[in-house]
Amino acid sequence: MRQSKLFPKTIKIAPKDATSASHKYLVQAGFVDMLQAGAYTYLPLAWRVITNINKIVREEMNAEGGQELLMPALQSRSIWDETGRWDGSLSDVMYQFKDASGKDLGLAATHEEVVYDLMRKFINSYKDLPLAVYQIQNKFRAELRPKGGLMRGREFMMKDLYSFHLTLEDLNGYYQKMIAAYLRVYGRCGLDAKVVEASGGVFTDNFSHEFQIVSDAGEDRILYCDGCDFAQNTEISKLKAGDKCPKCGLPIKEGKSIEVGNIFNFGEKYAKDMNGYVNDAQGNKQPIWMASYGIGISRLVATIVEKYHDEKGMIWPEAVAPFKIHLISIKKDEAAEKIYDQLVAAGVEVLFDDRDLSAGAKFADADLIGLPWRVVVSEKTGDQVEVKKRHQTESSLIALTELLDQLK
RNA sequence: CGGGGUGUAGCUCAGUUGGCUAGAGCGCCUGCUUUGGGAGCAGGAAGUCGCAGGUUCAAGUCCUGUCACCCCGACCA
Repeated sequence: MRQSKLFPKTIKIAPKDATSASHKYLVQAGFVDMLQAGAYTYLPLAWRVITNINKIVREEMNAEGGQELLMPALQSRSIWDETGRWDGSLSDVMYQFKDASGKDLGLAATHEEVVYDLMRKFINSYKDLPLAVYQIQNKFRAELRPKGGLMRGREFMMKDLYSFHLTLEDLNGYYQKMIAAYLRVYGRCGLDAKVVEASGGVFTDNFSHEFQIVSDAGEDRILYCDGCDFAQNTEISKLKAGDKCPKCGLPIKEGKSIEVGNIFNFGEKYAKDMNGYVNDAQGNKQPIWMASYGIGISRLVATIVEKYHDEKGMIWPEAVAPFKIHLISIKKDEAAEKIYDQLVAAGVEVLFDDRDLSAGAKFADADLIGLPWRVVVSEKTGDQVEVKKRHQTESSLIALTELLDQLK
């Protein structure tokens, strides 16, 4: 990709309303644009990040047998009346309105009702279980006050997986597998997630598990232990900072954190509310058990920036970076064009700053956008290229072939 | 929804007790010179002052209403 063609340009002056690093840099570097409070366009650079994250998510969900599909975001009231959530717990969260004929419609805040409707239609035998389906789609929630750019929006991207089981034991086994899969997703995105016990919120009376990234930019508070994997949301915890960890005895810590995922065991609730039953091998009627598992994809983008940035801009982990290399030519010259062609031919994702700007302006943009590798070509570099990783301060002169080896 | 704040050029903002043709920096366009950390000079384009009423000889400025955005709170898969 030639930066002279990249839409849009970076902005020199940081947006005045941005208070968090992720909001500021994502707007300034041209990754996102706010249409209205809580609703953002993902511009080409952000979309490339999201595509990379989604690839990781799909690989890990598929590895646990998840099958991807896509359900409607526009839903009629009737499906929600079966569980009572239209007038009940979701009435304040869901966008609800009438169409021209007066019919009640809502925009999906979640998809349990719709996915369970699918299951009762198509699952007729215990032999069809277990089953897991997922989608990556925008969710709509009537947040009273969106904030932090992508951190809390009214329309945001979510991966939601739903699993269906013949028994609670089977559900619990899958639930544990999905916790492991989630930790792999976050790990591949460069994040160290904690599995946190939390309340079920408006979605279930049971406890749920949240995936939290410790960060001062977070809105949640959790208690956690550095000695083991114990962690609880302060909403439900009876402990406080400094108390002994109930698992290993070390003093526990308290900190702000960003919730990047949440999983729920709904048990038999939906079987009862929406009449979802199958016959088992003995011919006895059994409920279809359900659990759901969500990852906030767009919030994950913001979280990665919160974790990986400095005073000059973002520092993208390689697995999710919009491009791998930022190639910079100090002056327009043939040498840089050739190297660009060679990198493209080698299959490397490269953003080539071919613009007619000063070196300083290009370096500043490279630091802001934060691609993992910066490669400079100039009169000084001769037959070689100057390579610097974004988080490093020292650069080195190496041959292009050596760079290609390092990238493997 | 309560409290606080802000709406003036693409962005960040200035604009006095109401006054004449509404400004700056950055960005953008043209030309020349530049090119290793956000270059210089010259010229240029760009605004229903958020919107709607009102007061006034005269409104960016005063009044009323309204909309949007931000911050704190409440809320929050």
